Amino acid sequence: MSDKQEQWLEDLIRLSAEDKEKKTEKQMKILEAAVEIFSEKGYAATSTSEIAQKAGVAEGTIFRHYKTKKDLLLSIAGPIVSKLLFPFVIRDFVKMIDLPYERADDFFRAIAKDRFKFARENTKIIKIIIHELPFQPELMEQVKVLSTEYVVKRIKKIIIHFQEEGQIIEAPPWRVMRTGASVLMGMILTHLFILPDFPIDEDEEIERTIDILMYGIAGRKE
Amino acid sequence: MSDKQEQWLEDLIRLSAEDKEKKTEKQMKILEAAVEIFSEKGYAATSTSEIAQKAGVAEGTIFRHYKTKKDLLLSIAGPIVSKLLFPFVIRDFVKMIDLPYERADDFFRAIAKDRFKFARENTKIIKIIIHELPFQPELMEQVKVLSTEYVVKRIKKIIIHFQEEGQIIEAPPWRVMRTGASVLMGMILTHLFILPDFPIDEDEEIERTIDILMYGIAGRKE
Amino acid sequence: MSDKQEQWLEDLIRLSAEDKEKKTEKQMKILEAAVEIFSEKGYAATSTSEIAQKAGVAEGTIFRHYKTKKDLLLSIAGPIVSKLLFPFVIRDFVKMIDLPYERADDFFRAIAKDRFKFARENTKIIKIIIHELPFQPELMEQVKVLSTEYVVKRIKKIIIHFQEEGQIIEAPPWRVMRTGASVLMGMILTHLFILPDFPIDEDEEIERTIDILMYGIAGRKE
Amino acid sequence: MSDKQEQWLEDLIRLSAEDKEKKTEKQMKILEAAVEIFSEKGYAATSTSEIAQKAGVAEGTIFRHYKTKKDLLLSIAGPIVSKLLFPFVIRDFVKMIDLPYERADDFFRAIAKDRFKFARENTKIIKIIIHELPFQPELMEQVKVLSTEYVVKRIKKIIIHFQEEGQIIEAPPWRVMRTGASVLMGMILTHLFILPDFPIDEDEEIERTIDILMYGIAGRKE
DNA sequence: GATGAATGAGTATTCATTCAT
DNA sequence: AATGAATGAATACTCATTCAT
Repeated sequence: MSDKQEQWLEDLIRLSAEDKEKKTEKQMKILEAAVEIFSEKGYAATSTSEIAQKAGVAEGTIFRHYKTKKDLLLSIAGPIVSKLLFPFVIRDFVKMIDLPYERADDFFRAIAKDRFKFARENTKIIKIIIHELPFQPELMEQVKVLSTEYVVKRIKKIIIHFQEEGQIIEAPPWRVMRTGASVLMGMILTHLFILPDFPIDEDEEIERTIDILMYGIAGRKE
Repeated sequence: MSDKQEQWLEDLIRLSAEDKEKKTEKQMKILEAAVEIFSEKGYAATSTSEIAQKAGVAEGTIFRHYKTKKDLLLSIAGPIVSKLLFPFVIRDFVKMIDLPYERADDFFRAIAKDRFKFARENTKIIKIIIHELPFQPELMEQVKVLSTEYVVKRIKKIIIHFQEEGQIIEAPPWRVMRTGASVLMGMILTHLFILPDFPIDEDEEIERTIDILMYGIAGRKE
Repeated sequence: MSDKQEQWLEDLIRLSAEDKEKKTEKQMKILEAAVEIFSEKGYAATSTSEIAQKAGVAEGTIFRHYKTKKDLLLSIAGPIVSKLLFPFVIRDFVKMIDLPYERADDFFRAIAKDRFKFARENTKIIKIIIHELPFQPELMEQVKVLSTEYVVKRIKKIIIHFQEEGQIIEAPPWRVMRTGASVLMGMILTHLFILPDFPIDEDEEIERTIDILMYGIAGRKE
Repeated sequence: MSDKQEQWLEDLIRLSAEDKEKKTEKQMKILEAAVEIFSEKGYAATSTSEIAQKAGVAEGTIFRHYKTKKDLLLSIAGPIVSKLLFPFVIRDFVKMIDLPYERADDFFRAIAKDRFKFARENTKIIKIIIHELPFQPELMEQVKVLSTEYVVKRIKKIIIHFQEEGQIIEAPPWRVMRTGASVLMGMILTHLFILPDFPIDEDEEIERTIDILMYGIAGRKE
């Protein structure tokens, strides 16, 4: 790991720690109200006065804590974007990289479980991020940098590792990665956002989905 | 096919035909400008005066053709939503249902090609739809009705058909469908929206992706 | 009667004759629609497009016949203002002046009957006039000129005539006139506009009201 | 007086007291400007930007204090409508009811003086009310309720009282009331709105008009 | 004469943001 | 830190009027 990347990681860990501290009660109420309304109506269609009302504070109070409305959005979406892109909780991440799973399906299973849990705990903010990403260059940049410099590179290494071991087919790693991401995200988004009332056994669902990811819908020819 | 469904289909065909006629030059310019700006900044963040300016018409002219700003949005998104949910062009759809492909991968390949083409020709409007869907109940309803009453039912039948033939594993059809949709949509969205500059051979890409969908990233054990 | 006043009279007679002729079917429909909506919502709150819609004509058609919206108002209110201020129908007016009634109460009774009838036949337009008068200088001017130059002068003469005969008390004629007008207008406006559903025998009501006008609410001391 | 009516009265007294307090300087300026322009051009023909300009505030400031333009109108007209319908200032009203005047003309004289004074002090707002009444259902309702439930009932009692004493003729009380109201309002409106420049001695004018009301234009037959 | 598409100035109202208290 | 009155630019939408067909 280079020094620069190391710094990146340190910053993120610190940021995510700060995240929970140093917030007055009013500030918390503002954030909660904003998350609620942003996710319901979209950022642009939400007015600051509406947030103030729901948070039970004066209109001016919002701007004491966040210079602009966009500032408020970024201070909600920013930290989650960072956390979203780390498979496994940050502090445990290094371990995962250094001690890769022996079998490829274990790796994908671990990611699936962790990210499903994370998404379930942050549905509203994730909805906000999905919808605002293309219109907020700062967020977009953050996602691009984190993804390419960090996530993609590492996962690519892991995929290549499993390809060398013969556990994964010889295809361009990015196609394997894209397909894996599609299948897992498709599962998570479907059950959290599109059909939240469709009843599933989450562990069972992950198991079966990983199965299909590994061996396809045509199944193993034995 | 019941009479009621027949009517549905007829209406859609007529609607999609009208779509291109009966539009004055100014109206076309308004639509083009609206698509452009909506897709760039989002619906709520776009002002009607901006659309008027880009279209080269007076602001009042917009409201002569579309009663409200939302009306303008729906008259852009509505028709595309309808077309989006039909695998294959409407007029050919019946044929496809009545003469199913002999092999499952042919079926998925055909859908992938057709929808990739359609998405490539309507990138901007599709972007608009993705972002406005959760905030526009009318659109949402349209999608729900078309999906469940029409698309899902038919594809489920086809999947069951292939399962009976032993071409697809014995899993709940919805999971097969969800995974298929995830893989194909993941491919299309990635190459059109997320990495539009990443160079690929589209046909080759479809071929390889269908392969993974059928046999998984672990590959066929022969 | 001076030449100038004579001309005035002639003009008015001609105007009121034209009133009913030379109007196409569409023009009539426009006028009817305008009267209807002006009286319901007020002139300023009525839009020309609303009138066009109710009249069943194109928006442009209104402006072919009436240069501006105000023109339309004046061509409705103007003629009625003229007729409103003539006790008795114009053509019979001269007779009434030349052959005054023998008794004062006959004079007031005749006016009351005639104006009640006129008001009953033109309620909507009268409502329009009442409400627009202070905001339309042209109308106001018309009323002022007609009233002072024509109506007031003549009625004053008649009142003085009855005072000389001892039928009316020795008070300034304008106070007699004002009180007479108040009592009669109060009766007419009350039963046509304020309490239109209050049932009365119109002739009986006029009779009793003239009685009070002549002898007061304390009544005749015999 | 029933408890319910008592409450009514209390509310009105409180309302009319609040009326003058709790208003910032800007709010007062807005109200003054609105009264001025509404009375000059009519409610519908007045723009909020015009009011803001005349009041020397930003347009947004109007809407901080009054949710809509109609709100502004009602908060001007509402309180005056209430006060308008009370003969004599509210606090003295009870006295008047409990200690009726010995002579009928004293009663009408007292009302005439009090209402003339009130009208002279509120000419502009009264003009606004007269013109907006038929187009503002809320105001209309207020007038109807106050008039019928309160004013009319009480005055009717007083008239019947004087009829029993033989001071007023045996006619339906409503006709006596209507005529009295017509004569007094005719006097007030004429001298305040129609001929404001016509010079009169107000007390003398009231005296002579009450005379005519009591004994008619034919005068007392002694 | 009649139409209705087009206009652009104007409308009431909302908004993010500031600032004196 | 917190308030909320004040702002003025911006917003979606309306309107009376024009003009080519």
